[in-house]
Amino acid sequence: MDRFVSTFTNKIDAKGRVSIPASFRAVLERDGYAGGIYCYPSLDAAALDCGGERLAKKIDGLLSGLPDYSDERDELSVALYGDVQILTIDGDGRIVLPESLRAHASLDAAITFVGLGDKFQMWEPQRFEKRRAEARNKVQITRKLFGAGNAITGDGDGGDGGARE
Amino acid sequence: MDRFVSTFTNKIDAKGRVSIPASFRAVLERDGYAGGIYCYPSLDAAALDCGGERLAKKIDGLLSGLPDYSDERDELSVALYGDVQILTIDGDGRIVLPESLRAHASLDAAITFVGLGDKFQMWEPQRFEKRRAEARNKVQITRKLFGAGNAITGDGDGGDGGARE
DNA sequence: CGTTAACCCATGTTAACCCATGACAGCCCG
DNA sequence: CGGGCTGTCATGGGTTAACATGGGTTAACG
Repeated sequence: MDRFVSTFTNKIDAKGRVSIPASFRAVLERDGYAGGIYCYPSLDAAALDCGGERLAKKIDGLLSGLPDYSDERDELSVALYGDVQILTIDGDGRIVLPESLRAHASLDAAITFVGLGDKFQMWEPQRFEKRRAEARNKVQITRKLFGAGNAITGDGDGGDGGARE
Repeated sequence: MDRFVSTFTNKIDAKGRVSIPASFRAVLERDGYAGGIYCYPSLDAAALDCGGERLAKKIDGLLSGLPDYSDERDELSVALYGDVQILTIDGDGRIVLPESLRAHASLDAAITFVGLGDKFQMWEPQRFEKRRAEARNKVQITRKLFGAGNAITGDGDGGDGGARE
């Protein structure tokens, strides 16, 4: 396993701690784990984006495309790095979220961890349910645009001609 | 054998475990088995889609075309990765289905495994029977359109069906 | 000196692991 | 040609380890 996959919902305890799903921790370790995870408010959603070294490198990659000292670069740097927090994972695989991050995603009682391959997100469980439904809808539509669904499921096994549903 | 073929129906035991048909397991092993199978709700049916590494790569392939940090990518990621579960196969070739997946396909007492080449599906047995009947119907019609019935099978008794189970 | 955060230990639940049984099919040998 | 034998496979159950969660304790910092 080398990518974040699947969703898990864990509780926030009285001290504000949450367990990171064990399988995510496993991914982080393979990812050059350096004692903590990178976490910042998603730019376009009420959620938090998190990841390990690979994610950090990706952010660097985005910036490296822009000229030094350009306004764009400065702005993007601030947007990307400015709100990044490094959350340390304790011996039991738990983290504590600073107030500012909690607020952005309206996290209080529980958190839904959503694997997205290279990174994962933290959502307030109910919000995520909504988001997931929307995403599914969109994929349905996208699929139709591709035609017949072959493009997405890619199986092309021909099972398609009536095999499904 | 490197494709999932044929259908099998196995029971879910008291602990929620089901045996994966031995022949499917054999395919998974040739497929770069990494300790578990990828499984997610079918987008267009009350069934679950499952596969091994090959299936996972296909999902990656879809996303790799999209730019990082785009809205599209996030949406698609949520739909594709967010719903995926990794089911670990125990030493006896069995898996346990999480409640969320069971619910999507109304699985409770038994599961019908349906080979579709690159992947396979899990169905509630009765639902699948119904779907299969419909599929047969469609094939009949197609055959008539081709006018192939006699030319090909000769005896034409729909040799297709009876053989299994 | 008080507050916060890191660390350590305890617990229940769930899933992984291990072994036993019974059906069944293929095979060998009489 | 038929009967017994053996290996594969689905299934059931017991045992253990992993993990999420809760709470206490100590160390750091203002």
